Amino acid sequence: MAGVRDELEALLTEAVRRAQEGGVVPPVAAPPPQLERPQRPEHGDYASSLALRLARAAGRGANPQALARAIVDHLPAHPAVGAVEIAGPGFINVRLAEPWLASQVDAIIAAGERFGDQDLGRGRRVQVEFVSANPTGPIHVGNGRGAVFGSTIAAVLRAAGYRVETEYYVNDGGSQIALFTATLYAHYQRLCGREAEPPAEGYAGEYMRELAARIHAEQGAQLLAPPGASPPDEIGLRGVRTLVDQIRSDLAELRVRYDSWYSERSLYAPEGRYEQAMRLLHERGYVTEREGATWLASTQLGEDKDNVLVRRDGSPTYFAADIAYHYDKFLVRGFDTVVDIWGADHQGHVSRMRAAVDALGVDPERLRVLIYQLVTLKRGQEVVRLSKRAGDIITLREVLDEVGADACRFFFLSRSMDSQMDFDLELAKRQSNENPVYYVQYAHARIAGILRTAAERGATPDRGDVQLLRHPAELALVREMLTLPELVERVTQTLEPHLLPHYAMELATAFHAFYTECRVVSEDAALSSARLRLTLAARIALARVLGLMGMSAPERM
RNA sequence: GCGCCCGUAGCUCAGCGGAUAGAGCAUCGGUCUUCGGAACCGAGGGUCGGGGGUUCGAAUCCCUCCGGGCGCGCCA
Repeated sequence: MAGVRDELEALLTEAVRRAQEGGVVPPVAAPPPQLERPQRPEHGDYASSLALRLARAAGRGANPQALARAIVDHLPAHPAVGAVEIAGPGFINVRLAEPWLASQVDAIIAAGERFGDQDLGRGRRVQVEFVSANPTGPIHVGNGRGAVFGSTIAAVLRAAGYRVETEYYVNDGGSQIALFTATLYAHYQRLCGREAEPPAEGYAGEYMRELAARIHAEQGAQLLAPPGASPPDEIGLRGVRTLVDQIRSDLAELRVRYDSWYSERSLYAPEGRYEQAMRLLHERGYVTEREGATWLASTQLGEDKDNVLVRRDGSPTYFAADIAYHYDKFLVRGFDTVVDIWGADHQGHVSRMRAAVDALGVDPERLRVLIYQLVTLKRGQEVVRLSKRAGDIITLREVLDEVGADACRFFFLSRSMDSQMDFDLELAKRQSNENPVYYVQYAHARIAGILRTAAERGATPDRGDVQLLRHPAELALVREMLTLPELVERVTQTLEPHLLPHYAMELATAFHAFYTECRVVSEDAALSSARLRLTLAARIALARVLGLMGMSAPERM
């Protein structure tokens, strides 16, 4: 099912064309119809300021109201269109036809689980990479926010007809891993009875001691290197492997799963992506040598400064690795679009990464980097500090154990990425009407309850005539359901998943209002069947939004 | 100092250049002998941080100031 709005916009565009052919509208380039949903019901279901914008394009003397009249007069007929009015300075207000609205209930039931699907992607391939936190410790609430955004965006893009792959980039190389290995090895040596001091700037958490103990329990002292020798890679590898497993299971708890996990180390294989990417940059003339280091000449691409690719000591920077990684995404695996989701602390990395992609000869428009602002954890009024010091870390796992995946996802989703958010543990776990999470899920459970009751009483949605649905609350519910395809389209374009929880609330409200106004199962068998069909459709729509958000749709609560 | 983000109701937040700026919670007042009351209806509550500008029209775009967050590494 395509969205109604798209169809109406096409009608308006056609109307302008016809009116221009007829000479009643000046032959200027017509602005897009841009139908919006008016705040006030008397302005109809959809409104367009097309005539106002057209008047501006047509220049002085053009009368918006007259243009609106001309457009409306040339509007092709369509079963969805009820009344069309011209209002105010020249708005065109469209009211949907009630028989058509009612008929959409059957269309939604026919679409079933696929209701809301669009064909915007036309099979194009998109990669969504998110979280990708260093495997040097457990992931925290901030990472959880990225995980929820990423997995939800992936779900929406899938619904929009893209071939989506989700990926976690495992930073298992580089200087942070060296530091991690050194810290872990120090603990390990102590367990083996050797004196050792963890690096002063090393990883301080208690989990490091536990990791060392685990490795010691499994391997005894056999990983010990000669005194004074550098920490063995094996120690770091084992630590990383364990932490990646933990990260994987913590994220699974949040209902986040990945299609693939990509190792940074693998970039450095002989003749691997790193070498290939660097060679390409050389060939394209974007590499310079200076002060003993190798630089990407990003100033040639409009950046404020150049960036180091290879340090004076010969080791590649994180930036260089990331370039090789994106070389693989675009030039080897051939994704049409890549979405990277990073925390606000990576803001500075955005523009140089875009420049690097440009340097690789890839249109930077194909890289969409989303930055989300950081999370403040609260317990009621009290701010829970997220210091990196040991003991102060609140892990994602702890939050999940406390509030559950559904509430966690809903809370993270309801704020836009651009706003710093407070995550109130107390509010999130409160199972009451103060909590919007349950408001939405309750609507679904309530529907399931009604359908159970109906079955017990022998009422059935089969052969119900949806044209009996005439009550304002019934039609309001249908209107609300019909905006789901539009929502999928909008989130696909804007990549702003916070629109989903807001829509879910409105849909639930429309259902609760219908339930209060209209008795579903009654003595009137025909009406009961029709309303059961509406109820069934509402369940489909609610389950779909909940599904897109990665939330459960409970039969009972 | 420079860059990015934010500032909207008591609180947490929506608001796609358009019509009288919305929701949830909180507060106050109502609804229900029947399908799930974790519900429904209503009320109060706003200098959209301040000031300029563009526009027929600005919470939205531009400039500037104030306040807050995050960056500005041969860290990741």
